[in-house]
Amino acid sequence: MSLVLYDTLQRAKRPFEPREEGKASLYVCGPTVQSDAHIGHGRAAVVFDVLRRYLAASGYEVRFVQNVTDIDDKIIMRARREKTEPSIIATRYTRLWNRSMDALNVLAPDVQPLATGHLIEMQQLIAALIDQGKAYAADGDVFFRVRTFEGYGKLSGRKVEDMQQGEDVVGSDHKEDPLDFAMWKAAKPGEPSWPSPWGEGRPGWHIECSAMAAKHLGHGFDIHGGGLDLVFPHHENEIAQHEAAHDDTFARYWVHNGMVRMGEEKMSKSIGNVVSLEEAVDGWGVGPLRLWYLSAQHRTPLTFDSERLRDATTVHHRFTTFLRSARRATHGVDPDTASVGPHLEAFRAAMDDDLNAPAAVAALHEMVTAGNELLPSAEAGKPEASAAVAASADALVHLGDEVLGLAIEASLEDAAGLESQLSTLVESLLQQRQEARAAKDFATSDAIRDQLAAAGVVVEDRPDGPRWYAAASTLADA
RNA sequence: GGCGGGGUGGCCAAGUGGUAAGGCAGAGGACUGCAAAUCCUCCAUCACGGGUUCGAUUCCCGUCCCCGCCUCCA
Repeated sequence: MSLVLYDTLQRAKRPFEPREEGKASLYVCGPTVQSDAHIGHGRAAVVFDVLRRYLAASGYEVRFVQNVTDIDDKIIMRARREKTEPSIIATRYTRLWNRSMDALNVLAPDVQPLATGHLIEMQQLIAALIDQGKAYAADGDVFFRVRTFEGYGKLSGRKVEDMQQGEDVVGSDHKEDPLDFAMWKAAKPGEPSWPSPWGEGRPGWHIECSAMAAKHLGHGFDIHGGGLDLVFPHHENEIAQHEAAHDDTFARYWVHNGMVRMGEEKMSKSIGNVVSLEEAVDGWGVGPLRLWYLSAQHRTPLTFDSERLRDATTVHHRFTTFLRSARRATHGVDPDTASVGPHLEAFRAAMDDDLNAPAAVAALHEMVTAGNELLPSAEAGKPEASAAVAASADALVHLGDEVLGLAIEASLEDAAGLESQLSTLVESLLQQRQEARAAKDFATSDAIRDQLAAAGVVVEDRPDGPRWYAAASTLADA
């Protein structure tokens, strides 16, 4: 069994067969750095981060490229509003983006190309298209001649004949055909511009991805990703530009993630119904947030709902709690890997099936339930149970953290730092509490437990004595 | 209008031509001084109407409803 991906281009699930044995190349459309990221961006980031991690875990050598669109109308507009330079805006939000990705536990791309760093590549591609008669310059703009590209519409499933209304007002007077789109835009006064054979100007949006993907991953790279809302026109145009110029395949698989919705409508900057990513990470924590993202298959819409985020928090807590207990109970125990085989298999089968994350998480749940069942025996020192529990803990970290990026172990480690600081104090309070309990002075013992709880320390009475740990909420405040 | 994706228990969400994973919530039970954590049990006939079939939630047709794209958008 191996990975099958739903390919938007062919409208079907297809076995993943990379261009080059053992290697996987991915290009995912990155942000236009004009404002801070919202949780819709976060979803896309997590979806492709998980794809990337899963490919790596499956043995592929992964090369992951994600661009940054650092020149664009909206950046210019924003700069104007703030009376500053577009590049200042772009730099600010690029940093913010990277910080958010980091906080989201999204692995950094191997290459993060900037549009403004690839003017030459873009101009070469445009020039090639003009040479072939597939593009034309008009008054400093350059347009792609859509009707010259036979495959136009193949990704989004549209027919050129059905697309008459696609005219955008700006620049349409120079177009031969309303369907044509701009690859190069003539400079307007006060806008950033670069020299080109067609005059001072700046690149259109679609051209950067065609040029940068081909440059950093080569022709016919494996997977092109992005949000479903980019299928048309952005990705359609990327394909047109590359394939018209080179007459070969641009990307082998097209993977798109579904939108995050706010109530019954899409979350989007233009609608203004956004929840910022930074806020979400701060408020819910990475693990729960990613668990929420992964609670729906990546192509279906996902509705923002704080109740569902709370569910995800509960789930994350369950995983964390199990890992904590399992680790305590199985220090130095040799894991019995075979015992978790069926769970690993279920997880893999789910992920192989077009990254079925909800089913994969379900496999984790089943593994944790089985582990919890064995926990008492493991705590009693039974070798078989211990080995199985140790294996479950390892698998949870491998699948949950390394593949899904749930930061289960990390939350334990964060807690450990705080716990070591609090240790002396808590231990002494617990000793008092034990004395009170021994004397059946439960009022005192409960008061101590409540105090500790108020300070973020959770106490559990076990047959072998009390245990305590720092609660996740304490960490968020710390 | 065109193209695409959906409607599964209180909520979220997988899935399959042969009577429906997992989670959250809820109920009951075990454990506990009480909790916490954990475990066990219970909790759906899959929008509606036809059709195909021995048998459909799963295939086909129709109806209703929702969403996305068709303009910037992850």
